[in-house]
Amino acid sequence: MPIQIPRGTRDVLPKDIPVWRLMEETARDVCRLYNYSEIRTPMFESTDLFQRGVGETTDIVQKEMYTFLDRAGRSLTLRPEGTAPVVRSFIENKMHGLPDQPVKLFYMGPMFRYERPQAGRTRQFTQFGVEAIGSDDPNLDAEVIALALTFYKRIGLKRLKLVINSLGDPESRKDYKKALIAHFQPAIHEFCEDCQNRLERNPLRILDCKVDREHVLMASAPSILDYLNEPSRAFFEKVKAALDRMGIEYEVDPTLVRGLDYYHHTTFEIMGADFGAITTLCGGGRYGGLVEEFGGPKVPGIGFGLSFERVLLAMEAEGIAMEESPSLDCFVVAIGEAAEDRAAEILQDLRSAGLSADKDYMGRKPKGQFKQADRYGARFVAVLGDDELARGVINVKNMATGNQEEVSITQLPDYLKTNTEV
RNA sequence: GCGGUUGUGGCGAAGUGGUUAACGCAUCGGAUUGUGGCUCCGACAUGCAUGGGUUCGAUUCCCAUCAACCGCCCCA
Repeated sequence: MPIQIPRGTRDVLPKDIPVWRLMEETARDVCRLYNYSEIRTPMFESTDLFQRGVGETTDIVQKEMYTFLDRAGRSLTLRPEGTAPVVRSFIENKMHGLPDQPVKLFYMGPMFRYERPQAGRTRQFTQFGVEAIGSDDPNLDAEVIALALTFYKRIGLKRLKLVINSLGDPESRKDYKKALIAHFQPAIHEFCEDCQNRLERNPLRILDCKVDREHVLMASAPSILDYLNEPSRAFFEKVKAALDRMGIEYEVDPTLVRGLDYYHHTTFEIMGADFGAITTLCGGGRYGGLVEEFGGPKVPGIGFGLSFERVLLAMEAEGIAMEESPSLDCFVVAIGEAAEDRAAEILQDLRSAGLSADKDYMGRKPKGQFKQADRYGARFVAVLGDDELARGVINVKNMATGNQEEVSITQLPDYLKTNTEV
């Protein structure tokens, strides 16, 4: 059995690189517009960081982490998400002391979760995310959401839906949890097994259940929005007002509960066009005690994470393709051994002059070399045989027009440069 | 972690318990001593995911493993 790529991972092959570059460049560019700076944190961190940061009861920590011991017996984990590492770095580098507040950061890179691969879900995936730490201004929530949407729009996606909700502050959330338990408790045996387990652990998740969607208690369940205390309610109103002012459409979904423990107040999700069971393109929200949890000052943050793999799926679903024209300035066709050697020399000269150039290395016949040149999208083919060699010239063919012209070998770079400029 | 489908050349895709494993695309060569995108001809799997088992004989039947795809859970 030959060695295979690990389960749930993918190679990004040369033909796919252009789209990846597009996504990376678009992300960087949008972040520049919104004044977010790039940060790069390690691919692995102390296991503790995620256990405490993401939350012990979350699925990520309970069953999805790539955890291993290093040679000194330290427990390390391949990062499953970007927020905790960024917060760790924020504290460790004392960014709360920087003059520029809030600290606006973005990151891009691989994340790892041990899951069963599926459409839109792999074990290694690539996230682009943003974290704005140090401010509880609701306009910042709107800015972060706008940034994500701008990214997608620039990529060309049109069928997007923004869903927002508020989980309120810890006090509101606690009250709501109590109310939910009281609501479902009497009839919990009528619900699916999962929901029975969720009752105590995370009753908010019951609202999300697809199995029991039709149960009468679902429709009559209390809404988080009715349990927000005054400050929480006011904050949510301000976020919505900010989105309204920006002309951003959204839907309020009181059942939008995100999977990570650190969220409070604003949570949001951006969904894309249908491309299978998974339609969430981006998830994010505001977090409270996270910085404090790791020994930092009591400052809030807001951010999101989105996956490039899902952008790719959404692009496909919307029929967005990248037209790509790989082109080579010049392909040198050499006929005969002496010409082969000379051709290699000519390539060096062309490349030194800033022209992309290549030749055949497979011993192809002239016809085969032309076919290769055509596949490469060569704009010019320069033919060198014994005859040309003897006279110090080379036959240059314009592949688009079919015109041919004899040029002295020494003048080839100049000739091509003037003719490839357009 | 659970369920369903699948696994034949670089790609797509037929096929059969019995020995030359269709075909299409791509590639290479030839028709056209040194000229691409069209056409015609030819070449190209000691091998049918891997490992076992049944059998006189298996790519074809059975089991296991691995992987892919789809879905559940959950998420990006």
